[in-house]
Amino acid sequence: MPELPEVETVRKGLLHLVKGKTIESVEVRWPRIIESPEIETFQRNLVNQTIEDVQRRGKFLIFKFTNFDMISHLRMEGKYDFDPNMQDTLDKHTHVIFNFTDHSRLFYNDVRKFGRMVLVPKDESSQYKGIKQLGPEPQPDVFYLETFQEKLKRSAKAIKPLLLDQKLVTGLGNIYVDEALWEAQIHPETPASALNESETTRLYQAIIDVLARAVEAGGTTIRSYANALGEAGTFQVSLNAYGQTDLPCPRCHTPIIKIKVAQRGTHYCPTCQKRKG
DNA sequence: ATTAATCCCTGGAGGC
DNA sequence: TGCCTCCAGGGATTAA
Repeated sequence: MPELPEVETVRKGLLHLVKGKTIESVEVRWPRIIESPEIETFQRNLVNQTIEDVQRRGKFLIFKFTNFDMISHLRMEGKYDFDPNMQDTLDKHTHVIFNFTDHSRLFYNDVRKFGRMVLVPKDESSQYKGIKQLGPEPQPDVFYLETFQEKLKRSAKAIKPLLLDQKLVTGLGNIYVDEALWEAQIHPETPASALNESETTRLYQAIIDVLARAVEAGGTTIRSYANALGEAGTFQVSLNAYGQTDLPCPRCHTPIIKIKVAQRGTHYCPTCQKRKG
């Protein structure tokens, strides 16, 4: 499940492979992947467009074309595969194919079909609703402790779902939110407003640190897929809570337990992460 | 306004 | 072996 570190890893891989490539044609095999504009417009607008850059905002990839921005969200299982010279074969999960003028291709594969793409005029990706509503990137130069604490103070919502909705800070998904809460020693169901200053400070630092370390490791690989960009990450060996059910907490050796919080599987240490509020 | 539930999707795992 | 149910979950949408 790509979260910020995995999307960043995909971005770097894609940039290296497709920068400078020009689109000859686009095939769409599962129309719902294209959120807007209409499929025919999406395809027609991309012809003769050159990829100048591949950027990222939160978990969204942004392909910078000559005259358009293409926003792509991988959701759960979306991935890009690059085929340098017409060697690879499509499978039933290949939903969009970008054919380049040099006869290389980029496949968008997505088992669950949750991923979405949007094409907007050049430099207007920041106006796209899904991106416009995002909170800051999890870096200290744009994500401020005081603002974070003020917002937490004003919400009665449980801390985990609050961190998942991308408005306070963007980039956390189910894996890294469990990791950040473990690191900060906070119970995932704690009402945000019940956290004291010491806890919110630890949480702020944990969010920044966990995501930075995961980016450094190239993300987390839960399942491996051959030839899939961004699937070579090694952060899975550093997980302390996520997916560690019944294994000893690395800090206190109490078995990690798993519960449901806001419909999400949630892993935490019942000793280190005491419930409060 | 905020917060919770529902939906989109498929494959893999486990029960019987 | 085969059929069934459950589970994985990001974010848009709908409901309360």
